[in-house]
Amino acid sequence: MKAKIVHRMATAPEDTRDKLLKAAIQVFSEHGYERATVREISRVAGTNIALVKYHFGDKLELFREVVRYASDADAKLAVLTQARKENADPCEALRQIIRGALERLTARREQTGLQLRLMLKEIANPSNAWIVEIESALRPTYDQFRVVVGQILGLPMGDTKTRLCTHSIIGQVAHYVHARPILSRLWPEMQMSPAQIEMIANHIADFSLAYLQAERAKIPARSAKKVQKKSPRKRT
Amino acid sequence: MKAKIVHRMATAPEDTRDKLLKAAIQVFSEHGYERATVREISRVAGTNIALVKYHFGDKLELFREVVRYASDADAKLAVLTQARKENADPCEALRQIIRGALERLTARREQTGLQLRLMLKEIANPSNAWIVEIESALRPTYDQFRVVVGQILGLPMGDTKTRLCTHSIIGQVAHYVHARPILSRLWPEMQMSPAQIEMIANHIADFSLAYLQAERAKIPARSAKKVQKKSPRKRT
DNA sequence: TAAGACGTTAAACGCATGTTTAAGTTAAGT
DNA sequence: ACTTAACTTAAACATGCGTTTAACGTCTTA
Repeated sequence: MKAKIVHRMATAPEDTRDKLLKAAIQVFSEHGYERATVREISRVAGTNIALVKYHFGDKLELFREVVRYASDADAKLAVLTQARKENADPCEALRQIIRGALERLTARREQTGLQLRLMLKEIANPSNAWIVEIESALRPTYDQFRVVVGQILGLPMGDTKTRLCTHSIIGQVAHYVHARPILSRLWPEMQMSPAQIEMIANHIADFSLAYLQAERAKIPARSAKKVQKKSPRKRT
Repeated sequence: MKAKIVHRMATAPEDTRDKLLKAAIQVFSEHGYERATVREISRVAGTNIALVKYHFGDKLELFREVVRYASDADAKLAVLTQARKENADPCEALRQIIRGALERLTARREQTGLQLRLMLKEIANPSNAWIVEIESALRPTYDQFRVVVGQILGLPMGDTKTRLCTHSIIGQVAHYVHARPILSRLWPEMQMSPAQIEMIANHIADFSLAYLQAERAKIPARSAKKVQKKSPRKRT
């Protein structure tokens, strides 16, 4: 009837779903699941609110889809594998992984790292509803990281010490992301500039490698042999 | 008119404020500021909802009061000072501090540690509204902790390396609290039992001391002089 | 062209939240 | 006894949320 409503069908139908998905990644990673609202997601996507229900059912399904979508085309695993391929020395690979993760996690406006930031945000505020999706999205990265740490230690990835060290490293990196706001108050000189990010990354690498390499040296059978991954036979 | 409403004035007037405060500590530290509701706080306290407004003004002022109240009568600083007094060796003090913090932070039903848990929960989800209170509540612990780390390193508490190492340790401890739910899925054997808590604490101490002691040894001028605070000299 | 599926829209619904109100009860002061 | 202030109560209010509705436009198909 009234022609004042302008409809634009110029975009393909599937575009709306994608726009919502990308907007959801941004909003979810910025505010977390609870604080994020479907209204803001719709606003960022430039679509109607009801389309969340139409395309995804409800907010929770949209979030689940975001987690799957994010972990699919993600660079998380790529960073890890790339770092491992580029560096024969697992210590250097570790250093590169730490720097890459820290850069992505602290990058504000970048699309890169949104997925990791999203995970980190939700890890602290878990819910039984989506913890399964979070786990399956995190699992590959966690396992690959354990392999790298295990290589340095000369221990299998399932070893308790390997896991403890892995979490020690993850915890250090995550801390600078979690505590960033209060950190800038307790330590005003720390502005998280690119140069400072690199300094932090190198510190975390040095800090961690001090223990890792010392422990490797303690294991006589592996100290000079099984550091590398590509050697034919693995353990003890 | 109708006498079916039973009023109990048995409790002193100030008791209600205290009950609300204690209930608020519990609820806030369990769910965080946003998820916590004044209805649940009132229910836990056994008081009326409107009393939050009467005694504190609104939810935010109640939270601010909780942070101040928690940091006042808190054992956070006591643990630090006690650990430092009991141990002439700052390395042992560090180990004790780590274990104490981890035990408090993971204790579920204890009143002890609620304050620290509250801080940790809010650090990840900051807001300009209460970041000032959080900072002043955290500052003493942060500074004292830096002193201990600085003693081990043989560096002043303001040194960049001291700060980086302090955050490396804090990050490791905080990680096991933040990531606890997803951790139990990625590492099912980790149930956070008291024995495992102690194992983790010792690992974090060993992991951190490997770097701290190696760095102390690198500083020639202080490696044999300024390590200790009380005893005149200390070993490399 | 007619019909139906698909996509979109504005508006409203139901609910939980923080907040406020107006009345009520108790204790102390005079 | 009367007044006043402090404290408490049940109920309502205003808001923002996720969700739903009913109508409408657009495209495909027969």
